[in-house]
Amino acid sequence: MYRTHTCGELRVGNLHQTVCLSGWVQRVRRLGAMTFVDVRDRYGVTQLVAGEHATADVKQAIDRLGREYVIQARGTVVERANKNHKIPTGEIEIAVEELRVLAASEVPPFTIEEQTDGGDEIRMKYRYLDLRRTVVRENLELRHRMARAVRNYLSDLSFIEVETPVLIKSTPEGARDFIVPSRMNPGQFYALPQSPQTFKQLLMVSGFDRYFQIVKCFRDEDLRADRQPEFTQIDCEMSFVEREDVLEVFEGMTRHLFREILGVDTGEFPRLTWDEAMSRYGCDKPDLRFGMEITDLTGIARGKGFAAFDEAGYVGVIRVPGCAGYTRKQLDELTDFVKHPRVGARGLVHVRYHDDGSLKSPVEKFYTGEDLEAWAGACGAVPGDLILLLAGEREKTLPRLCELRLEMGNRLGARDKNVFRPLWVTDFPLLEWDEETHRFYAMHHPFTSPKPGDVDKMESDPGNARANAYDLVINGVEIGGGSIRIHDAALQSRMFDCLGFTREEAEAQFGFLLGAFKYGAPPHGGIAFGFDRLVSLFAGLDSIRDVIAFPKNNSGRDVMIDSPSPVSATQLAELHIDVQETRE
RNA sequence: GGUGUGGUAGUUCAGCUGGUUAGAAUACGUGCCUGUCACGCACGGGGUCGCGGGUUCGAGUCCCGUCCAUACCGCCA
Repeated sequence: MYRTHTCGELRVGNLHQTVCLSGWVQRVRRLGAMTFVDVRDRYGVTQLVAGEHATADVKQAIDRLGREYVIQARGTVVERANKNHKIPTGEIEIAVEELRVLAASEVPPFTIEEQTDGGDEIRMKYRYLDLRRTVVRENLELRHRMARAVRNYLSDLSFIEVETPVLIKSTPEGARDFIVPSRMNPGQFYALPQSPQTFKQLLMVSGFDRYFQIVKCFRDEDLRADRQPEFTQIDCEMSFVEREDVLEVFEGMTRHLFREILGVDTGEFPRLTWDEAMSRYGCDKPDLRFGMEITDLTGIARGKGFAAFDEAGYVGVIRVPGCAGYTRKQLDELTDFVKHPRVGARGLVHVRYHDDGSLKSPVEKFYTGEDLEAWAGACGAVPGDLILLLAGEREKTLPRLCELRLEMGNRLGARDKNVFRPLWVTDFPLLEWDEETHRFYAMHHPFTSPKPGDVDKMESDPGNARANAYDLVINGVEIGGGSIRIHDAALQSRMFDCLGFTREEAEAQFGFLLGAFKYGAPPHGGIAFGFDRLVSLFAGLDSIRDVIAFPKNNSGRDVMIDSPSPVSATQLAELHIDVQETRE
């Protein structure tokens, strides 16, 4: 007796067939002389029935069943007396003639149903049970379909997938590395890659033209709902290209995914420079599902005796449509929101643009009606709108306006998970000044090429040099990022100079790349997508944990296998590692 | 490293300004039930109120510490 059908495929067309199903007991309903068993596998649920005509063996076996027993049932497909239109197999059932218990099960710690009664913690501890649930399984199925669509799409465009090493070399730039001790090289360590960046560039030097890889990357930093210590990138690189070529190919790939997987046509992706994104949305990953753009009122709001504005370097405003009727309580909530440490504003000024055309604001003793009208005009407000102003240092106020804008977007229900608004953000700054270490860091990474016209700014005006770099942002989430790379050894050396590397340090850490560039490096560039984020975005989920089979918790632990964990003294000795006693 | 929220039955939670024997739902067990599909009905078992200390006549409840979980900030080229 072996499985003839899955638990999801039998229909009235199969009536009178003798079939054999295998799966897990979802639920047993005993009605005295009659028993129904829902049996579940990956493909669905089918009802078994054993009535008074069942054999003694079947009755005995069915008596033993409990939730999550693994069973195999042979029987005849019959039409149900009462049909269940909620499930695809609901018009038929199997009259059981033979029933075998393949494995018993203890009572599971939570119910394995679409709406489970288990919280996150217990579901992660028993993730292998959680994965039996339809919703979780469907997330992994979506992930698989997306990975396959990516492989097909890129393969059809002559990209080849090449595996790069996982045991590589630690570099001080960027995120913290996970390090792996080398037994054969006492006192020395491998690092796990934060990305295959340098390897894919070497593949370009080798002539591999168009490369991609769906690849695990590792960063030893604190976790978030959208950050895991090990995560997956769609890593891509192309030779003989300029920015437009890269954007065209990967806009094509992204649009293909939306079409293929979700049946959505996103249209051509708009583009914003980093400067535009910052001044219009206050951040480099704007959510374009709604408007409410930021307007700079610095010029017209200062100089009227209102100290909070007069002393500010910048006054910015967002226009919230239709919210002039906000109550005192709602406005107080918004003030509390912007004053909360995570936003950090000193206060919030509002202007209500009433339907009768009047403008009311708590600061009206400092400003004339014409002043307020000028504000309203500048941000395009119409009667019925609420105008919200924040003031302060420009670099700090813009991100606060961004937070406020997102908060208002949430309040107005303007961030619909079924709406997708991708865009490219381009022309990022090349370098970022770090106050603590008093040096520049590469905003993207040290292999990013400056914009063609900005090469000499690397030395003359490094803070204002722009990079030939781009991000793909969808619904306020950074989904991908890349750049045209430096392919010239001399320019790469200049970049290391800018970053404060000595020749020796640059040689020790990246000598292999500088060396490769001496032997004919083609111009090249690429991009990497956060695959987990992309899948969770497609699934309408906020956490990438939901699209990873076995994720880590907030503290970087796998609570199911209980890792990380101590290792034996023997293992440590072999690795030449002496572990300090940690305090309990 | 920091801030917020939470930790009570197998599970999800309620438990007010401190006051008798800590509740509900669900799950589980037993019995009844021939058309259920969130089956129904009856009965039953089930608790170190995260841990440690303190205040008090008395602490699930208040205070301090600590651990764990979670969201965010820092961090994440």
